[in-house]
Amino acid sequence: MILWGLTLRTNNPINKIEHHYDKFIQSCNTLSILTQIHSILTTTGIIKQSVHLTARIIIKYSSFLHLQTARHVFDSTDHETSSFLWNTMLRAYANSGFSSDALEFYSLMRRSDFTPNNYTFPFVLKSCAASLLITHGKLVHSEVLRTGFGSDVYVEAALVDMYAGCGIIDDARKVFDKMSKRDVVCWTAMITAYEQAERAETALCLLDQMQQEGFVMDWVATVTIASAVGQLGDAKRGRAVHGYAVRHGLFYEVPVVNSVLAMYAKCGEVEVAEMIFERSEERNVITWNSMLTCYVQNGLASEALDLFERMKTSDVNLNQVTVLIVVSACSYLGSQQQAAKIHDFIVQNKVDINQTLRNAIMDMYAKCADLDTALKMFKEIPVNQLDVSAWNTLIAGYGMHGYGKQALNVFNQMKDENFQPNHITFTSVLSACSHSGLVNEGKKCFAEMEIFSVAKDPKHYACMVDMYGRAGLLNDAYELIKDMKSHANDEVWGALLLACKIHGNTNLAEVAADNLFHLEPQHTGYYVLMSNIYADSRNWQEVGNLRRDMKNKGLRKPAAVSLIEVNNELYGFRTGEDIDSFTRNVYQKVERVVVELKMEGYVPDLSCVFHDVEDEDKHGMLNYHGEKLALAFGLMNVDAGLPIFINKNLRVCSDCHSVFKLVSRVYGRKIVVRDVNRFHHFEDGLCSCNDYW
DNA sequence: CTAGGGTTAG
Repeated sequence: MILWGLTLRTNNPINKIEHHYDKFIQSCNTLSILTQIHSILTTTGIIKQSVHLTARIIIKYSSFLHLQTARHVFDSTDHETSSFLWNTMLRAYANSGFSSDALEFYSLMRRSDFTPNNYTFPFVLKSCAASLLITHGKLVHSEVLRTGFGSDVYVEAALVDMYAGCGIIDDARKVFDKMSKRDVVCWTAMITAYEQAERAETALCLLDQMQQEGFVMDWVATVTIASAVGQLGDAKRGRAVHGYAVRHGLFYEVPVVNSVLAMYAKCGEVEVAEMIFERSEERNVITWNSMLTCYVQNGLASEALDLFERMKTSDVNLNQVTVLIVVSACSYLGSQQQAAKIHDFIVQNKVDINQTLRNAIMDMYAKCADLDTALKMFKEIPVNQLDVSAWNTLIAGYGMHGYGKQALNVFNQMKDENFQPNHITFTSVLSACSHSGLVNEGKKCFAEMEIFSVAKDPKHYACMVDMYGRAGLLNDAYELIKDMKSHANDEVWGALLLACKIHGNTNLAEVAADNLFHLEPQHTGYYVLMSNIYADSRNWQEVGNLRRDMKNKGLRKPAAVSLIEVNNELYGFRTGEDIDSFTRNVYQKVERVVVELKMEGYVPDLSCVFHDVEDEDKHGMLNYHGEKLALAFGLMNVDAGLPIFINKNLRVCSDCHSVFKLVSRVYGRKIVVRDVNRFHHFEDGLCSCNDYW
């Protein structure tokens, strides 16, 4: 082997050999080569003579996550004499994620004669932050002060980071404010702290101050700022950050490209993100993942799945995050065929399935109308891996399919097995109760939150309002909102508005809408809902006013899309789609179905057409609702005996709902419809939601 | 020729 050539020349002075080996170790990228180099260094005795190479070997082993070997190397040296090696070993633990080992090692250092120095503290502090051990961190902080390293920039920056990492941002700020000298790194650390705490505005203010003091953003700072702007979803500021990166020659650092891409994604600028992605010369997994996420966040799930196919044939290595994103894309899409394909991919490629991923997969099956597979997965979870979120996923799964009783059973079982329900558990349980009209049970659960000391957040209130609202208890719903005082947010008012729609209460609806337009002036859905309520009461004037209002604000009603999967192919239908050779048959089928249903007593519910038009036109518009087209297409193409599964991006209208019920009886078909909120299982003329949605 | 801030997902 090439390495032997070097060792033969042992008469070379040690520093020359040291230099050669140093290069070898640094460039070595497999564990087996490292092991070979290591054994050569040992047998030739070179390692004994070079502290520097020993350190290199330790760090390199740790980069392959072989901490035990690294430790073994450390133990076989005369480390007592070298604080450098102590620090190196500590660094090996701290920088490869073995933070508890790092802390243990640090206490060993303290018990030895070793005195910590300015190199030691950053590693220790990093490990404290990583293990969220704030008490430990504070102890180290006092040690820093006692040993006189309190004004070392490196140590101070690490302190800022430690407090921020433990979530105590005020203490981080205290350390930061006391610093006598600051550089870009500690400014960035402090800015990042605010960004991570979702205080993007504060982060940007601090950036201003940093620039006023004459510091220039480097690429790391740019990455953080891009994330902060992404949080705000402010496309204008986004473009400014992008421009800065380009002007300062930072746009070739892959992390900068990635964070700018993710930033545009969060600002809804899909085309810009796509352009950046396509033009980027260097891409890593994160670049791909960011683009996938961009599609998912902007409701383009099938584009995400297409990109995933492209990714498979590229040379990047997919990781667990990739799979997580793709699974969530499939959850949105509701495609059973894609779900099976992705799960298969995960198994084939031996992707590590941890709790998070498993729950995501269970959720995906539930949202693809395959609750059975989700249940099966739950049952197969090894006992030691069963956690609260798995229970939560199961409860939510039952809930969204309208099985409120089963959801409650699971909730009870979970408590029996001594799992502590958390805030997500209660959201799932309450929404399950709400979907099934289990008002009393829901009230009980709501009260139970205090027993488990789970704080009630607006989400829980929204479930309760929804539950009261659907059950027609509009006053109870309204009273509950009043109890919340200023904490009432758009979710709760939105739930009330929906309830007003179901029960035709225009007056209360106006109260809710007033609050909503104030809280979320850009949210299209609330305008549409309110205008539908006016349309229900035939108040065409107000409908017109709202339309105009929306137009002035540049808001457009999102297009209703219904998806149906036939023979492993996904078909989409929009309401009022243009007639072409493909859709003509489908339209004709709808007409025939409607004629047949009318003989069975179907009376079209014209209130579901929200335009002030002649009744004759209304019939046409009603029949051309996307979900009816999809249903007709399903009747024509899905084998009798198989259920028809339709996925809709908005709420189902009541006319379509009654048509679906009738079809399930007259044609003897099982139909499953997923809308934005829940599943409807139609069978024998009935729906699992008990007409309650 | 030891050290500090960084991108996706949850």
